[in-house]
Amino acid sequence: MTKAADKAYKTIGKLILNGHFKPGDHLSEEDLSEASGVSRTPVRDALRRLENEYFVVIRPNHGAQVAVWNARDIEDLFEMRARLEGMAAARAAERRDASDLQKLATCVEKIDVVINSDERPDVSQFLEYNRRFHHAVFDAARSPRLKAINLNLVAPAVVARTAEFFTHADLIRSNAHHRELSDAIAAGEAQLSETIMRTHILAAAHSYKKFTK
Amino acid sequence: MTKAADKAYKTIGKLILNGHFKPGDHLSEEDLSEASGVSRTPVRDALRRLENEYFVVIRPNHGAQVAVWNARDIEDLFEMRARLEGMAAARAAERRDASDLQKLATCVEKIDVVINSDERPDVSQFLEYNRRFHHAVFDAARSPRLKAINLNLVAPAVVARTAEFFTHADLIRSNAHHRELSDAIAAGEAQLSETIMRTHILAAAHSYKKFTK
DNA sequence: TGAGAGCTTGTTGTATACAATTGAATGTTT
DNA sequence: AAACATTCAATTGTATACAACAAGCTCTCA
Repeated sequence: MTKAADKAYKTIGKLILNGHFKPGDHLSEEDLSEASGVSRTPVRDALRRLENEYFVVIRPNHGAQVAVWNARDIEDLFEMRARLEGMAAARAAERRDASDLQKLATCVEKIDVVINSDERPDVSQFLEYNRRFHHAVFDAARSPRLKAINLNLVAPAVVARTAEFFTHADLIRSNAHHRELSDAIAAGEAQLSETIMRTHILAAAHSYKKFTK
Repeated sequence: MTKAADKAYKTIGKLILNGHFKPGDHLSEEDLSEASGVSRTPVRDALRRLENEYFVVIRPNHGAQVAVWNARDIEDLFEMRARLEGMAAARAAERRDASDLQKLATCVEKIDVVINSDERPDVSQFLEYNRRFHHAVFDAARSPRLKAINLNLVAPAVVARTAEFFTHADLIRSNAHHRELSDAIAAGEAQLSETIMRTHILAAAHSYKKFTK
């Protein structure tokens, strides 16, 4: 996806994330075109991509609207992630090489620095290295399909914001999971790696639920 | 997706399935436009959709090419299906209503008729009722996200053709799984339902591997 | 008054023309 | 001859104009 379509994609994503468009809102192609400064063609491209990431829902001849998430949808989403990322962790333990292990270890270290640097750590930095860690697991799993499908699950707003609700203790626990997982993958322990990843995802789900209800 | 885009989608899908385009082949938008009798705009729409279903791969500024599947990709695909459809079966056991159970039972009966009608049963009919059965499980699971993601996994050619390699014994066993699963879902047994579904998918994977190597 | 046909308006879907990009072929320079 | 720059053709990406469609409104007629 190139310039214009990418621009539209980012603009629309921001407008949804910052609350300008709320769940259920109708998204007019012309409005989005004006807002992002490109024509309707790349806007339509961006909307299709957002549909795949479950940000929006498209009905033929009725356009797009911001996806509505209920508690059950979110719970299912975390469970799907737990299963697929668990599988990725198991595969990673079987297929990883030295360079993969290096990347995992680096992310763990970086997150440690971010967490310990301050009482209120920089969440955006945590999110960035957290993202890299999970990407590294998928890369080590050597399964393009698995990776592609999971990136779509991780993208949605609700999940992307999870870490903002993390307490300091949650952040520390989260990186403890990362370290455990990194070690298990290095040791080639597929089953263990899968279980740790499952714990990691479901713990995040727990934090999320605690905060939103 | 409406008229023209749908036409392009079906045309391209057929050209890939019947072998006119082989894995790795480049798909020119103009050629596809001519072949399907619509303009490039809906062709591009169709290609994006096919990308989500892992039929084709799109590189920015380089267009689309037919996806290449190696043995590992296919194995991973079956494992992903086993996990997600297993989850769907568990959810279905918890959330189904009488109408869901009715649909499941009907599919099982219909497949029985197809299998027992002849020594060489009509595979297309088997596939159709098999498809309906699996859809019914997803409907009973009440999770739009889970359903959407799995339909994309089931769509790819490699999987769609699995049943063509089934022996008569495989077909009988397959529907025995369906009946077991239908009963387990009716009984509200989530764990059991999940395990049966997992067995069902991995048995299909086994038949596929046996035939292709 | 109420139901329904037909217009009106706004939106999405499609076609086509044009711009931008890529990769290879060609030519130039050392 | 090899390496690099440049041009050129082919293809994709974007803009825009037009067609098709859906929903709401008005007007007509029972």
